[in-house]
Amino acid sequence: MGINERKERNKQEMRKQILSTAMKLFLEEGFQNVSIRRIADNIEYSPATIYLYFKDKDDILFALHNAGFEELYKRQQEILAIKDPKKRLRKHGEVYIKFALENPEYYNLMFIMRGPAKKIVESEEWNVGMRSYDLFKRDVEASMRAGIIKKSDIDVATFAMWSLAHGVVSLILRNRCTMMDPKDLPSIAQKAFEYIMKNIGISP
Amino acid sequence: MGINERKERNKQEMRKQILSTAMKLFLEEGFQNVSIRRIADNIEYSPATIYLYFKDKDDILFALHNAGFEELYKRQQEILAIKDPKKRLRKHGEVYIKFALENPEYYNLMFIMRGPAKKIVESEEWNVGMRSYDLFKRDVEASMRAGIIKKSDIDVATFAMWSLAHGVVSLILRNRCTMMDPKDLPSIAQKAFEYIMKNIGISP
Amino acid sequence: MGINERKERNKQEMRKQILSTAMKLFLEEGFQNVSIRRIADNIEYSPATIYLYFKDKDDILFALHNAGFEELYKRQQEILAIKDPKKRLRKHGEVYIKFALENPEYYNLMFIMRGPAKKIVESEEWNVGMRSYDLFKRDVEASMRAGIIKKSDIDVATFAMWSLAHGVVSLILRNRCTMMDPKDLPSIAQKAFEYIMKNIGISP
Amino acid sequence: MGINERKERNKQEMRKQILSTAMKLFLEEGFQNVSIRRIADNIEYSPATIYLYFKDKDDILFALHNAGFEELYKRQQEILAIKDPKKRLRKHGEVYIKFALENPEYYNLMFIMRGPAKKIVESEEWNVGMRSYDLFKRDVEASMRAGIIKKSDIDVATFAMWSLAHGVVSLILRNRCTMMDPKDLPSIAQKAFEYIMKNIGISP
DNA sequence: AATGAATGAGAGTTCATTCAT
DNA sequence: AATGAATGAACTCTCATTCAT
Repeated sequence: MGINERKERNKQEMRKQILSTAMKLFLEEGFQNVSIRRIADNIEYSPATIYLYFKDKDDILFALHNAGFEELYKRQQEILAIKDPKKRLRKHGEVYIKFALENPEYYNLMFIMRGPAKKIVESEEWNVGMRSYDLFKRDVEASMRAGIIKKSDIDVATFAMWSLAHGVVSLILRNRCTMMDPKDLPSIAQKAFEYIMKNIGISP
Repeated sequence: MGINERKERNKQEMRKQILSTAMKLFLEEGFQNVSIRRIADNIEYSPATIYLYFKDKDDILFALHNAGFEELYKRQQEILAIKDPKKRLRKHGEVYIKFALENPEYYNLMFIMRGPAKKIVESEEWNVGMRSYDLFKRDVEASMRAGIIKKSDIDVATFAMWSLAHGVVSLILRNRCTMMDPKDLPSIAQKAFEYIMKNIGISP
Repeated sequence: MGINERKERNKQEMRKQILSTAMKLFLEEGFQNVSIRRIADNIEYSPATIYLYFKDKDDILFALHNAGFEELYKRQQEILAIKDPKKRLRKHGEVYIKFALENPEYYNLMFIMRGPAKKIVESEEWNVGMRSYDLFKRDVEASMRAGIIKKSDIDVATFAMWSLAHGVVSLILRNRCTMMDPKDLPSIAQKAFEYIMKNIGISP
Repeated sequence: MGINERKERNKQEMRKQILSTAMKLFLEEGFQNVSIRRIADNIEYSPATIYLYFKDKDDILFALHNAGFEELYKRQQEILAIKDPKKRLRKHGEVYIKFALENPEYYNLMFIMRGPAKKIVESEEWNVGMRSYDLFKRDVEASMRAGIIKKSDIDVATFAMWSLAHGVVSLILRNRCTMMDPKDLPSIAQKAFEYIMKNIGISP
């Protein structure tokens, strides 16, 4: 038993090492330029070894995708401590935007990249994303019930606010904001979100 | 003269054929899987022939990119006929969202894809995108001056509304709305945009 | 007749233009990097046009090869004015080396490059090279008869001196003299030739 | 240990096989017509396999280049046994010429071909060529000090004799001696070298 | 006389993946 | 558990050349 446990632990550690290396390379060299070989070189194992821990390249992406959602969910936990519904909603946006700008490649995998969709829908693990979505949706609902934001279709309202946050960060991450000074972008992102929130009555 | 014209017309048709084939393949197989060879096979010419009409692969992307912005700008023209500032702003959103959902691969090239950045930023032709942005920004400014939306930094406000629309469509295009029924998506997209607009005072 | 003459003259001029452009490109970009297309672009004609004046690429090389030998032969003419057999021999070397260093691409074609051999041996036009060789050989023979250099097989002696000159320039042209300062090379070339000539009794 | 040794040996053998195949093809088809693919076809491996043993095409050329210099240096060793300076100098020529005529493609790579320059000059390994040059130069110097050949600039004298030998063999290798009977060429080469050596006082 | 259009052949290189050891 | 060796399939791009017009 002890032996098997140690083996399992080693296995998990190797998986983590592969994943973090892959992530590092994604960040450094852009997603398209990272090959299995490069990951292998980086951890000083052979490419074949990678396949002992992951079925194929997609499997790696999928795992990273999940790790990204874990991290986002973890960050969302601090929202739970906030009581005021207004503040809660605004904190959702702040956490989301911060997460995206600080983890651009996770964000890419989770919300921008084409590929994972298929694999994810097939598996039951999209749940991992749903947790975060539901958390937010429940707070939208609460705000509505409390009369803070106008009554309306909850899904529509939730989706609208998510879209706002996603739009802000994905335009930035994909360099479509050349009309603004790059160094101002994080601050502009938050301001743009705030601007809408304030205008729909979620004032600070 | 007639001969030259015909030749020129043929040349333009061939370019169009290449571009539309490229587009079709983008749609069917995703951007990364479209190679010069595949385009050539599809139009039943040799790969070398492609190079008679386009300098290289980037050149094809660049042409598609521009064609996309032409189309968007054309669609924006009908907004000019509207006098009421509120309606104008809402029409901006409607046109943008409709364009995106009806031309997902153009939209991908224009606002989601990584990379075109280099070629585009180098050339002065990013203007082609700026025309559309400026058109929108001017209307935001007008609404603000008219007291329809609260005074605030114009760039922030413009960016915020653009982000909203972009967020809505890009989440849909990238299949991140599995919590909703696919066939409702176009309507939900418009509703989500409307929801925010209404709440910030741009009522229908 | 006048018309045909003019046509013929035009044809010859076009050939010359093609050849000189080819040569210019050889010098600028190195032999291997010059394509028919590049030559055509440079004279602002289409690639197909080149083929109206030259059978194929080898034909161009062959013509340049001959032009090179014309130029060398022309330069050799000034040797004929010299009476003193010693001076004559030394002048041969001087003319040859100067020609090579001033026309590296001609020299390449004439004496270093692999290709032309076949085409040249087949045609009777290697004579064009033989004229120059014979001119030199006759002077070697004369020197031998005059007792200036030791009696010996004339072909061997001629070949030996030709080899010396060829060796000097071809090592320089092909950058194998990195142990010397590049700017000294022309002077070293002449000195090396002189050194041998002096030592075999052809003193200045 | 035994296993690793065997693997290492296999690896070296594969490298050798690739190199000798490349060399064979150079000889048969000329340098420009040898592609990675052709080499691969010839050894009945896939093109990709070549890249397991050599970084790129230049790397193959570079290895052959070095192998050539190794072989030349090895052959020069037998000169060291000779005491008489005159004989030594003449032996230098004999060894050099024999090496060239017996290994025309090595010689091509080492002393005629364009291009290797970049890779070679960059690396410190051009030394491999300098060893041979210095060996010869020291013997020229010795002869001069011994009064066997006239005092003069050592570099010039060394370069002159090297040029002579290089000229002799490169004219032959590049087929510029059509005025002579091909089967006499090796003997003529040695005679031409001898002819000069004798005349400058290095009599047999 | 000139060419636009086209192409087959081929270049060097990289990739994800497999499998015997 | 780890890997060295191997590969098929693909990639973008360039070339000399042909031929109907």
